[in-house]
Amino acid sequence: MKRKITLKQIARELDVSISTVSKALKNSKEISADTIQKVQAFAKLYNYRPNNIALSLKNRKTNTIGIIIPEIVHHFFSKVIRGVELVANKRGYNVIIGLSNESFSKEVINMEMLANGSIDGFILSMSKETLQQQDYHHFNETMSQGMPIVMFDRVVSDIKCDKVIVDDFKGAKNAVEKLIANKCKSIALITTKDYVSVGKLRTQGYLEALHENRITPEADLILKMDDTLDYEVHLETLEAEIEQLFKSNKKIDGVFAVNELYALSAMKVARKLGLSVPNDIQVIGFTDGVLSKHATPSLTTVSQHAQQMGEKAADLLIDKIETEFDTEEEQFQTVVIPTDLVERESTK
Amino acid sequence: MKRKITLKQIARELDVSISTVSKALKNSKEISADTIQKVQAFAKLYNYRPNNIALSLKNRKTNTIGIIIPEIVHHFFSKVIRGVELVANKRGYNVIIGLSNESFSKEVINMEMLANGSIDGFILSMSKETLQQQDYHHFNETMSQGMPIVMFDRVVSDIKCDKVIVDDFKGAKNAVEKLIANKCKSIALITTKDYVSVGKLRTQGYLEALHENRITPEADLILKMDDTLDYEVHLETLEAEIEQLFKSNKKIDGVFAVNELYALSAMKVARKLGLSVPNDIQVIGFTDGVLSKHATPSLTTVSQHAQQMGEKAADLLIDKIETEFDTEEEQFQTVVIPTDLVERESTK
DNA sequence: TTGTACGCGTTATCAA
DNA sequence: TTGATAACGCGTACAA
Repeated sequence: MKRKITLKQIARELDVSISTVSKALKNSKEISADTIQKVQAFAKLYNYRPNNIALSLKNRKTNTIGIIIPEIVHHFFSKVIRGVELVANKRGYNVIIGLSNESFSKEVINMEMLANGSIDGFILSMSKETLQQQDYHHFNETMSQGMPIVMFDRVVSDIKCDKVIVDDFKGAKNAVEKLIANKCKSIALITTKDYVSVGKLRTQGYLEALHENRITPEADLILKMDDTLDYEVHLETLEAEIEQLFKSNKKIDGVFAVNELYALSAMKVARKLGLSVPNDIQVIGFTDGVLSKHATPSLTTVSQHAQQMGEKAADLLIDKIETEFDTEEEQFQTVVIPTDLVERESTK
Repeated sequence: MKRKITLKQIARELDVSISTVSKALKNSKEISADTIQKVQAFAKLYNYRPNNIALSLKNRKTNTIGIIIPEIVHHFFSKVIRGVELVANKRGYNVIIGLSNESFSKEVINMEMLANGSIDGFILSMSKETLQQQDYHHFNETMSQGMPIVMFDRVVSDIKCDKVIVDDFKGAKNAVEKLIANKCKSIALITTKDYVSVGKLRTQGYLEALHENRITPEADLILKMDDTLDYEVHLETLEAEIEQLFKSNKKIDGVFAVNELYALSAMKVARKLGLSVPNDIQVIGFTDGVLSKHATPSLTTVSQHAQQMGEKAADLLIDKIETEFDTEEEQFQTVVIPTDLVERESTK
């Protein structure tokens, strides 16, 4: 086992100074062709590579970005990561991940851990708990220390930073308009409680679409799930509630769900009740993941372009990291990624 | 914007030396209670935290582990990551990810990038290309530099390191035995080409189960897909081939597929041909992901316990990192995670 | 053309 | 009880 070789060792072996080695490796014209040749040959032989940590310390720059997400076993978030990683690598950065597991305290701990020199900036999506508690001190503290943050998907306007979001409102509105255009007269909404910003916006999009088409929204047709529960429990409750919804509103002929799972559950319950999708009920979900694509019938969804969000977030962050800090007032931008309606078999 | 505060700044402010500050913060009994109190108050006020990079340089230890996987938008791999992250965080480590995107060269580049001081060890699953080319020099070089590696899932015996795998052979055998016990007489296999070790082992498990039950394997019933193709193309080809398989072998009453997608496609084609699952054909897949759970009918699968694999891999790696290096011969272990057959609606 | 000295932030050792 | 110094590995301004 040969330890990684350092400049110092090369210098000692070749009986020159460390700085000579350093310069020779950079083809500095201060150094004689002879020495350069000798040093480079030796370095190549021993496969010399500069130590990243030493460089980071010296340059006060790690070339690493941190990404904090609530959950990784989730098609949307893993696609975002892929996008981040793609751009980051292309631009010479590594990506370090932290999972908050939807917990406020884990989010804080993870951020503090990484903020102490490990990374140059954050890309993050807030945990549900943070959204509920509305405690954003850790974000503000991090930024006040000069560490840039780019938020995506789950954002709040209280925090001043770059953001990448999808147009949840418009995406939802388009989806519901599609159902209306497809002759749905009684459209149910399956959504989350309002503290998750995206759920709220999608709900508003639903309402707006109804409003513009002069359809009076009915409280009976709106199902707001509490998604802080344990997954399994949630799923069971969900199906029971949807069944209840369908049974007590037999006229329902369209469903808009704010995520994939809710949409799938709606289709499952419909099937159980002997209703055909899309003939009796048409269904549209949000978030274009694997489930939608491979469901039976395959699910029409609002695609969020998760990878593109990740790419954009990474570009924004790295731009900010690499931009010279003019003391002038900082400008933050919010990039809105357009959604697409991916039509499949669950709508006509 | 206040930059992160350092020992040096605290020392200057309080008019003491850097080392006094350092010791005071550690409650060293060399320092007077008075000074300790003063320093700690000041440090707390300015929220002092030691710089990780400086510590890494000093200790020649980063407390970070690197994970290299072929793809992150994949339920299995993201679950492994979750497991790794869970254990790593618990034991005081960060996780940095690298995606090979199934490419040999990206795998090499990513590893070199991280091996230069950024991390203390690797957890990785090989890219398909690496498996095909059988070029493992980057793994061996990394290890010869004293950087430990733990491989999971896609491994080869040529490389001497710790490994975490599932018993692909036995998992497959159990699955096929289940089909046989369920009275299937003609069981098809949908698998990948042999260079991916897991595909090969699962195929062997299938053959062994047949053998032990005195069923003669038929080449006609075995479909080997080339999974190096583009995803969309692959999917189309896959379904076409399965359809062909079913049409030319009407007696098929059971299918074992080496992954979720193949199994799902089999069910889809069966439905298209008017065959009922599980009444006409029973289907079992490998890899227990979201698709299996939410498919219609839900899919019986061999569960790999991906998260557990990640946890185990992380424990193995950190153990190795933290163990004092007795010069004695190194011992490597291969941990086999048992599989479970998760029975759902696609079998009787 | 080469070498010395310094600094990045920290800790450990030894001197005062 | 406190402080100076060296070291981790690197790059660079400056001196030789």
